[in-house]
Amino acid sequence: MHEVAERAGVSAKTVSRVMNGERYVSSGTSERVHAAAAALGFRPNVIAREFRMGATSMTIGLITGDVANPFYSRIARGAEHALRLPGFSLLSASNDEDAERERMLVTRFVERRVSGLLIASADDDHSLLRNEARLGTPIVFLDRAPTDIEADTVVIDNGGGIRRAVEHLLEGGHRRIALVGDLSRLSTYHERSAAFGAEMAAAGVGDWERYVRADSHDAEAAARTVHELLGLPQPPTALITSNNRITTGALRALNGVVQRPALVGFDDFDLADVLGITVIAHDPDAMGRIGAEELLARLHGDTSAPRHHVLDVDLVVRASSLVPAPR
Amino acid sequence: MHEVAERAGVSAKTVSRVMNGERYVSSGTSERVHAAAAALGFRPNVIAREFRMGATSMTIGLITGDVANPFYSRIARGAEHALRLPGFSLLSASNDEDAERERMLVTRFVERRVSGLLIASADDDHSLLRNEARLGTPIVFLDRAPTDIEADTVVIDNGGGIRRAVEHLLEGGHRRIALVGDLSRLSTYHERSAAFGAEMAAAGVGDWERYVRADSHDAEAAARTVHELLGLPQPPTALITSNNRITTGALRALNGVVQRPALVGFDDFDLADVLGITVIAHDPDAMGRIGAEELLARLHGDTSAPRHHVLDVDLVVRASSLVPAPR
DNA sequence: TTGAAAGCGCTAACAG
DNA sequence: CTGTTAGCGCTTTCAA
Repeated sequence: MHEVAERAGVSAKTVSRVMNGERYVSSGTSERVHAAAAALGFRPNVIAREFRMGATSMTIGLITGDVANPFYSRIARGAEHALRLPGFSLLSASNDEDAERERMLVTRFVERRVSGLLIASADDDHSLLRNEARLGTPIVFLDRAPTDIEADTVVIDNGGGIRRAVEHLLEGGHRRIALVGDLSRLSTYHERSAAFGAEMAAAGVGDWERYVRADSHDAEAAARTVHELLGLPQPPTALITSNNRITTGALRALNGVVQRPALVGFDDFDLADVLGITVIAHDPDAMGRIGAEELLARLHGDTSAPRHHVLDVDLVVRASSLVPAPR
Repeated sequence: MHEVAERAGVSAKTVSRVMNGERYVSSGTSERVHAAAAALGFRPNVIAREFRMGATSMTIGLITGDVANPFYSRIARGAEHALRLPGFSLLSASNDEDAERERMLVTRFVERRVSGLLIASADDDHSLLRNEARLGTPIVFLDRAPTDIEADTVVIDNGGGIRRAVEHLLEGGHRRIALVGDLSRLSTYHERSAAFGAEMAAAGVGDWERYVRADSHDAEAAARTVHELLGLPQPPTALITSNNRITTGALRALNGVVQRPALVGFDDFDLADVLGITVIAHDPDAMGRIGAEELLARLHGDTSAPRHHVLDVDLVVRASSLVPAPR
């Protein structure tokens, strides 16, 4: 900047004014500065600027389970789009569903002075985040609502989705319905299995718990679980898979099976229409977008009580769930 | 930091030493500083540190077409994993295949002093990037090799993939083979259509060009293109779709069609096995990883000539391409 | 093993 | 409309 100032014959402050498009700069000066900057290949140093300006950088940290999981990558896209116009850049990282790693990432982002944090947390101890929130970093929890901290959240209507799916399968005459769940320590699992149990019990199915499985962390594990279920003396006649990877695993396990159980999957996915899979659909882009908007509101000084957004789900009925219950 | 120094009764420099784990600090001093830092909730200010240290930040910029496209999100994952241990954070953004937007993102990242840039460029004028490279920012081009700049590249063996697919289909007796291509201004399209034409001509198919289509930028457009091809008086008996979104669109278009053409898709995808789709498979994670490693090598001072990595492809034959050619 | 002083590039505050 | 001064939090250099 100093070199630019010298070449244009002005002060550093004037260069600063020109680069930031401030008013009260004569057009002649502005032109000379721009010419000098171009000639010298000058790039304003954002690090210096943010350092001088104070606490935060124009970045938002996004922490999810795995950037390559379509659920999370669509969240990232939604957030990116919402942050585009306001000029924020997105620092994104995967916690691999590991609490330790997540804390490392949170620390790293906070030390980097992100303006805010979007997080699909894999940790159930949020004392670190509580502290950062208290120190002023706005935090929005995505997908999983924490129980140990009052904060903004954006989650899916898990209960509603599962209820819709169970009702649909019950109407089809199914009673032996299995739930292939994700990690049992997550709030999403609790909400879903609770709704599942309530709905089944209300329908008079007492022994629903024997078809509930948890902790299929990836497609392979889910495939094994589905195999195990189908091998039962009284196998389930219907399956509810609780996320896109589990649905993928189930579809692999069911490939070639003659007596296929009915299937409803949580999360819509790219070729569900072609495969004819009934899904509990929702909008992950909206989760990222709303989370980002919430963050922006907080950055604009909104200090009202935490808001809890619940995204609607939609049961998209296709062939896979229209398999009639045997007998 | 000053407050920590005061509370611990030491100088700012000593706090700095402790926070960075430098040697020559007595254990007593170290403990007092740590205690003071913890009590005050002190977070080292990475912005100030990077500002003082000089030119760059511990971040790498990743620019792709769309974070939510599985091809790109797997690149992101590969890059993230490679950058994990060295301690870099990933700033990621989508250019939406728009050159203008891409330049804006490049400028933003450079001004933020990223240590390096990974880019799947949608621009064919790289004068901006050439300039940044000259000024010292290492840049690695992913997926698309630029023609107007000498730089490190990591691309897929596009020609080899297409050749393998065409050979396979020719062996199945197909002569009327269509290529449903992506954006015609991209190098990937040129490499693929060139290989396609060469292979077809070598097999004595003279009029191969009448089944070549380009610029299906999304699944919907691809579906329309496939419909158009199937409506031809002499429709193709086989299709090669040139990326995952195009394959998705083709599968939608083919859904319910009785006389289905053989199909080979570029890019493997999640349920290709269940759907029985033959694909030209490759490893997008490796692209991100190798690109990141290349960047790290440059940051470690490697100034040797640009390297051009070409990732192997693998033709995974499934049912979709085993449709015999009619007649 | 520790401290003092200086300065990275930028902008706020004030002066002209 | 433009310039001067000072200082953000940190680390480098030098001295103790």
